[in-house]
Amino acid sequence: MFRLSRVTDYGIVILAELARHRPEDEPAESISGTPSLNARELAERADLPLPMVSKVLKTLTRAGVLESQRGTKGGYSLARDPEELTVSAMIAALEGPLALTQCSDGEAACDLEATCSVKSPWLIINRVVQNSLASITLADLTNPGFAAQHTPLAGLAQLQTLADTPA
Amino acid sequence: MFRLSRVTDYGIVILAELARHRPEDEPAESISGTPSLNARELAERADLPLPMVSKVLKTLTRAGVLESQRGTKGGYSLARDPEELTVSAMIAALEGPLALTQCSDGEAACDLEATCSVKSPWLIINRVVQNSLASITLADLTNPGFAAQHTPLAGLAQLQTLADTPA
DNA sequence: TATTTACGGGACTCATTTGGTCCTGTATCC
DNA sequence: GGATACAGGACCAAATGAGTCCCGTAAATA
Repeated sequence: MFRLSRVTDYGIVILAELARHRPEDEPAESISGTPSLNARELAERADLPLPMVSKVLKTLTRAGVLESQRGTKGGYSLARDPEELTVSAMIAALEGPLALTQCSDGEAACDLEATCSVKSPWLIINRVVQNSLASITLADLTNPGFAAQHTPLAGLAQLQTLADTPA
Repeated sequence: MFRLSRVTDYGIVILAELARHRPEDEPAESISGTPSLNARELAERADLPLPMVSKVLKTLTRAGVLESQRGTKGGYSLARDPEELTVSAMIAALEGPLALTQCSDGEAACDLEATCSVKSPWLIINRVVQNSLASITLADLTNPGFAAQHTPLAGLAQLQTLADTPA
């Protein structure tokens, strides 16, 4: 169906690792002071090559998803609570602001725009997908019970919600 | 965000063209006898290069989305009513049975499976997206009124939420 | 039946993207 | 000041994508 780049795939795994490392009962105010893991530790935990992990971590930090600390005791930590980080945001941070099709990314660069009759539908599709992914958070991904809540038909109910949502 | 291949993009345009060409009041029983368009005509209407259109048409035919007729009066026609063809099915026909990530396509080919802790969440995400796209049909894409129910700009705003938020 | 039209199924090329590594610089801690 | 670890690129090989072209076969028509 769709394909996410491998970098994104790694990114999710790494973020899940960071979320798991974060103690459940940690006070919310200590976000900036949360215990961090460095690139090497994360690479080991995720069993991924260090250079690649490092690259992904840099990307996530630049996007504001992670906070970094340099120096001897440096490392990375989540910039906010896992409950507040959506899958949509994670993917956007890792893949950049690409859209489903070229013509739906805001830039009117498509030279077929005049004759293209399916432009706005693509925008709709894009939004539907976007909203689906925005409804799942990092906390959900690391919650073993989450899968049980989702039946194959869950997406439809979600779509109904979307249709009712004013923009 | 995600990216669909260009072939898929073209495919949707072409399918929309075929749906539009189909008379609204055509009796349902005449599916096999619906007026068909050949590759050249479709290329002209969509303003796309003929070889590319031809390639896409072949793919769609092989997938069972289109029916083809050879010979002098040959061409392509929809294999079923636009109301019955979902966006999900169109994309699947054009892109093949790929999934969001390698590990979610059913094949247990991922050698990290043992240590990968986010496998099942990816399956959920995949399913949610899938269901979203399964709820939109080709008929919706060619229905001008459908777009009015959805606002074009919502997706982009959402996409930038994270990036704009200071960490 | 010969000819023309149009689909079927490929192979093939070229440009772009991706996955992955590596190197140099800078901040931090001890 | 030395060790550690992030920041930001450059760089390269492999894979993928977009697009074209060719030859074979089926159908209609004169």
